[in-house]
Amino acid sequence: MQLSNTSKYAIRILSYMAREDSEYLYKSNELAKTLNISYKFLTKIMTELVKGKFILSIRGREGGFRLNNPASSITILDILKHFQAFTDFSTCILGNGACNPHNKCILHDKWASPRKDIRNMFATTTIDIVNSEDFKL
Amino acid sequence: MQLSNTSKYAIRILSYMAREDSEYLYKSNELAKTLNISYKFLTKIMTELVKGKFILSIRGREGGFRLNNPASSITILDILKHFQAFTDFSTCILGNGACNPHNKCILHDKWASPRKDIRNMFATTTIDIVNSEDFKL
DNA sequence: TTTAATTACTACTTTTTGGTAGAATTAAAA
DNA sequence: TTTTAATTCTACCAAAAAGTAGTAATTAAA
Repeated sequence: MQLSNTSKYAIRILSYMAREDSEYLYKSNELAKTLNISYKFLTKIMTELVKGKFILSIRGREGGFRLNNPASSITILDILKHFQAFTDFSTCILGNGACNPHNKCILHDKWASPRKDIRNMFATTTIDIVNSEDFKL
Repeated sequence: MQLSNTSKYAIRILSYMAREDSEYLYKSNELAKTLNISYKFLTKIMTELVKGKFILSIRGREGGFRLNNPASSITILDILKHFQAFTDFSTCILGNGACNPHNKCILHDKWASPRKDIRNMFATTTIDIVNSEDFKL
């Protein structure tokens, strides 16, 4: 009942990158230090974020990364989906084949409402939330 | 954002065992077949369930397993906790150290309410739910 | 007392996730 | 044109989770 490290890091990285204006180029080195993520693992995730079109990269000296879209348009759900961290709606929480109202696992009905709420929360929270209040990195 | 296979199996096994009256002894063989879980993996989980006092075992010929307590007293949360599938309340969803109102991750406030609802759902759902309606195994 | 049916134990293999190492590539600056 | 600071790629290593194999221990029935 928790997110993978990769998803967690991705959320923290992207929301941190929502702080500066869109011109600023974040370096892997800076990100790794301030977010306290191993440099090597971070660069792996950065590459994945580039492939997922969340960020764009400028290679070479003076290069770096910046968001590819306005922070207010990137939801937590977008990120989780990319890292397959939020299973789609046909798969139920007990994961015993697809659930439907006529053939449901014992938690099917109980899980429906919380699931909807979580999804909704993830879908309406964007990474620029960092600019509205004080958060730890 | 999902449960481990082991937790899922444990929930399915225990709720299946809530069907028959308390005298009946379930054999690993029967459980593995009806629940479609590999026999070897199932017996591993059964051993764990015995250690966790969820079930008791009768060894030897004509042996088997039965619930150790009334099905109506065993909650899904009990099971998840035993398999460490529900992290405790001090750890936040981004898992970046302990969160508190003065030092919180960006999802701290957003996650609070859904988390409470899920926990509540797990805490109030007992494995005898299978006896109130038709569910798949 | 032997046999068959059952759980329990120990150890291994496989798969997934998390993480690391090192070299290749790029492009600005010197 | 060389150096330097950055991303990218390929490959590996480690830890945890999932799953398998074989055998020992137990007990009732034959």
